[in-house]
Amino acid sequence: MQPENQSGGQEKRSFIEEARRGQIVAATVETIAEIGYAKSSFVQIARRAGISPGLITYHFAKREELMKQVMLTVHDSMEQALSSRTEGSESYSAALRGLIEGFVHYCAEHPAELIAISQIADAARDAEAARQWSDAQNASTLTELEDMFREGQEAGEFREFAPRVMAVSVIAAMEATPAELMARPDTDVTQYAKELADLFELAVRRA
Amino acid sequence: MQPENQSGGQEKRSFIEEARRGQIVAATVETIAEIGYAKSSFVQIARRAGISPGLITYHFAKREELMKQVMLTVHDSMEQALSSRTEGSESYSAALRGLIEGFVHYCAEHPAELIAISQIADAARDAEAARQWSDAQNASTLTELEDMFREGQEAGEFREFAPRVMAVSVIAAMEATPAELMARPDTDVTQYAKELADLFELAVRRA
Amino acid sequence: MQPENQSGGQEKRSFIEEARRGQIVAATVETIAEIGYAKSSFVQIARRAGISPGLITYHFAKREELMKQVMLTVHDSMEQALSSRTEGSESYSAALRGLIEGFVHYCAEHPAELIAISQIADAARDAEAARQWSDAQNASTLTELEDMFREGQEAGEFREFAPRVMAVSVIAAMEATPAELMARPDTDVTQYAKELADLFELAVRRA
Amino acid sequence: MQPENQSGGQEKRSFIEEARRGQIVAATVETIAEIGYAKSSFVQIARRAGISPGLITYHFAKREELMKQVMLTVHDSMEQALSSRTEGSESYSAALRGLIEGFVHYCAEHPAELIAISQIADAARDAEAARQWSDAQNASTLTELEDMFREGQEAGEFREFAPRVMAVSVIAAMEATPAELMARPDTDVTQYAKELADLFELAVRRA
DNA sequence: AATGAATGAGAGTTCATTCAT
DNA sequence: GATGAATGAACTCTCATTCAT
Repeated sequence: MQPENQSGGQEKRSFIEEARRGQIVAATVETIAEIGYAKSSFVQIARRAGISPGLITYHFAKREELMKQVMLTVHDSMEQALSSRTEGSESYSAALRGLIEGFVHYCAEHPAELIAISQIADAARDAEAARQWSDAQNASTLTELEDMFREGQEAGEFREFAPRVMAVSVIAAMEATPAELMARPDTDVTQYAKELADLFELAVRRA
Repeated sequence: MQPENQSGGQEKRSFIEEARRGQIVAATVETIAEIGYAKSSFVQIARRAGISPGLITYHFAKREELMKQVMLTVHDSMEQALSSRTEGSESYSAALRGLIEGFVHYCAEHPAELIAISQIADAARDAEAARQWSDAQNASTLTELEDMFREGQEAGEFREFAPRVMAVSVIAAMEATPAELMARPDTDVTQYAKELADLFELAVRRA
Repeated sequence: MQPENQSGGQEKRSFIEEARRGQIVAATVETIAEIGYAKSSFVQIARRAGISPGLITYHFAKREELMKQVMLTVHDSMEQALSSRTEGSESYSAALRGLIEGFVHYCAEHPAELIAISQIADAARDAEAARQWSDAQNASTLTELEDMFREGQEAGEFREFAPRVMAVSVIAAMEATPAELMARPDTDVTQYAKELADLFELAVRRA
Repeated sequence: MQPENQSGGQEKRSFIEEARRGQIVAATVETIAEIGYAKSSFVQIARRAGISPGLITYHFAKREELMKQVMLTVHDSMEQALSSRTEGSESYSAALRGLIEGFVHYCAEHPAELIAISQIADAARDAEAARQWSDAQNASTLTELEDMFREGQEAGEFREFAPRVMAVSVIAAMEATPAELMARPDTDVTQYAKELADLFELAVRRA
């Protein structure tokens, strides 16, 4: 009897089970960051977690389930880190800057996580279930940002522009950060964050 | 006597062989765009090309060879399309706009190609040989753009900013276009292109 | 967590795994002896072992690994059988006779093993890794025999002859035995052994 | 319409066809000697012959046919070379010495041929048709040698020994020569030939 | 709750052989 | 006679998943 999510909702999980799932997710992040998604077989992940491959399937009915959980976990962690930066901003501009700078710093602090979700997202373009979730996640982030831009325009703080295009571009630019930091490890992160925030501040502000 | 696989470089290929190679490359683009890189096995690609899987290996010694050829072909086609837009620009601003708008229009006209090379590039993170080529390609594009920004600054046309950060962001924003156009097929492409160009024009111009 | 495939050497193997490996090695010997090396695909070997082909790769990371293990196993078994015949010989002549007769009797008792390693050794002429091992094995046997001849000469027991030529010929004549016994199953093995030993005794003895 | 051997006998072959067959056989010998039997695909052989792979099948209905022809050709050439050495011998001893020394010198002069037929013979242990032929060839050589020994015994020139064992051993020792000469290219061939002949002279002569 | 041996489907690749030209 | 593009069967190897323990 597998303790898996069944259609209709999620039943409670025991403490030990939650712990195992967390351990497996962590090992997955580590493994993908180290050897890449394509080589990250269950055998490899299990080795890093110090467990047997069968146990992964025991806790995650399908490979997709595991990958989805990785993305969920990282996204949660990131959102938590970002909320402190964006909450209580005095202006839309300040919120945007908080978001961008927060994201960049999060990238610098959690490179493995970012690499992992980026590779999973790339690979998930085929796995239907994972893709749907990933797309939905993306869509909601996009929409939130779009709304923020619209509000900023209505508040007269931002110039007139297509909020959607801006949102897509901001997210794209942010998501390019991990790869850039990896390619150039000597990058001054704070400076990078400031430059990126400056860029979009100039792009949105009312002239 | 396999047509691929010879040391020393590329000797002449017969007309019929060139045609087959082209057909296979086209089928590969089509297949990846439709079902994703991970599912695009030789069987799938061959089916779409109406040939036997063995024929792909006959014309491309290794899978990597095929994928590299796909990237090369698409890059060539894109560069050709873009050069007409950027050449002869009166200002750095105009060149940037030309590049961005050209790219967006190319995306709209060749969505499958863009999706394919993006997925191949993502997947190539493991395959050493392919990765090196992909990285080099990317690096050269980045550097060119960076240089353009630096020149624009020296010419007094652009404000002071980190050329590298700007280059990374411009490319990221452009590369986000195909997915966006696919997700929202009703998008007004010309408008999208103009908005994106506006965005970066404001971001780089001397206030 | 595949049992093969770990860097650093050979860690402990479970009992069940050792058993399976032994079973697979035995099936390989049987298969090669029966249908020949070239036709001995994993499918054939697995059928004889009553397992699935995938299980072979599970226990032996590469085909070469399996073949190397077969050679190692047979060589060990043979050396054990021969050592009892050659140890404690009173003279070099007696040692030579012990070696030759021991080998011939071993051939008669383990025809399949001999055929198998001979075919593997022949086929390994291409596979670099296997070849090196096989060559080294061969070279050491040759050298040992050569040394024995030299010592026998220095002791005044053997006539003057080129030890190397003699060693090569003895080994060649011995290795021809399995095929001969297979071709003529009615051969009187003891007689064959004695004749072969006589042959080389006359060839080496001081007139 | 393939000009192939059909059951019932061999019809005449045109001059050009014979030439092609000879060229293909030569290229096969060359290829096997250079890259080994296992890697000697038709593509490789055809490349060396400067023809297309299809042409090989055109002249030799099956791969086996080609290999059989290679063995036949080399055996013929060898027999011709040896007959001059053995014919007209004054004694059985002299004939034996002539055979052995002739063989060794032939090995030194035609290394590629010897390597090729040795590898083909090894590999042919499975291919039924080739095996049968190879075995038959071997058997006839063996029997001839055996008969020679028996006659020598009847003539009172040789001691009493099992002619079959001696024949097997002589052939085995001779066939070990090419590998030894390849492994040690500096070997003095004439000396090697003399040593080998001495060895068997002592083994057969009446004490 | 956990193991790890075992399976089976599918991957890329090789190659003798066929056949339209 | 000759080509070389094309096929199809066979190969080794990978791996998520299953299941007896």
